[in-house]
Amino acid sequence: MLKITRKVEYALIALRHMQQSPNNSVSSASQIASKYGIPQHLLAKILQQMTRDGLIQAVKGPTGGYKIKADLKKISLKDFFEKLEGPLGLMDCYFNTDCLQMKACNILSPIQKINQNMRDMFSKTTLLEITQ
Amino acid sequence: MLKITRKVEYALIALRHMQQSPNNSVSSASQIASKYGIPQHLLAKILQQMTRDGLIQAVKGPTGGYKIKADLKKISLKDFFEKLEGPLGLMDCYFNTDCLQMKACNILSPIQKINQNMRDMFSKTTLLEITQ
DNA sequence: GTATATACGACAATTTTAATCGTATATAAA
DNA sequence: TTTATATACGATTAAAATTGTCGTATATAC
Ligand code: FES
Ligand code: FES
Repeated sequence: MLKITRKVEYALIALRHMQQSPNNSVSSASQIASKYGIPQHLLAKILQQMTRDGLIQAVKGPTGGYKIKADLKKISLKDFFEKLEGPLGLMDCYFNTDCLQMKACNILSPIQKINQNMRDMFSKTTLLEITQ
Repeated sequence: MLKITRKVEYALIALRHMQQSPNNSVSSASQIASKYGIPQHLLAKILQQMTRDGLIQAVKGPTGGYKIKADLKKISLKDFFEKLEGPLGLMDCYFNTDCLQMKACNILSPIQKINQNMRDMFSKTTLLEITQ
């Protein structure tokens, strides 16, 4: 539990790779995939999503690839996580309402506090801090 | 991602229930299960584990049940989580070594920092703060 | 034209989590 | 001493989430 997904892991690896790319030149999905041992097609899909999210920019065709588009110091880790995986919360009770199985849940408000702490923590960290 | 498990959720609910039990009288697994809509047998197993962990005390036989044994303000949320679910980490790379698929992982040290932040956060919170 | 790259959706495999089942033991109460 | 209720624990199954694959379309440098 309390794990990040491979998807986020791969996204971070790719971002950091691009960040270190000289002169912000493009890196192709297959270059990155083979360097870090990531399934090529899977990485491609993740990069495509990050493109839609405006984090990176795609260049099509041969010699194409991806490069960083957004200002990473303006994006919090929380926003990044939520772009990739949706709302951040320790439990699902806050997003879907079908947890009424718990007729009288007694831990909702305590968990809310922890939840807020976690969100605060990830809000204070920028993507740049991670990738540089 | 970054979710706690039902197991932990159920454990917290049960602990809080016991905490609120007058005079620290015992509560049976089935009482708690039916009150909060938790699968009985599943809750029982969790309570048994908490008993082995020294968090609560079991009383066998009819009129039996469980009551709190440990001093909850001396137990951090981190210790509690790790008792139930094992070592706490954002990724598995720190515990098992078969992530060498990543021939040249470039995010290990950045992730370590976030990891440490998370561990610190859960270390500073006591179980009592959650259950009371 | 051809090779290489992104784009995208459908599908399958794997792993993890959640829940169930069966049986044994302890003990309070009738 | 019998019975009902409760904990104890391992094996197994079911469900859900994650991870990975495949097929096809489109763009573009050479
Ligand atoms: S409401 Fe979902 S566990 Fe409390
Ligand atoms: S080592 Fe496992 S992802 Fe970097």
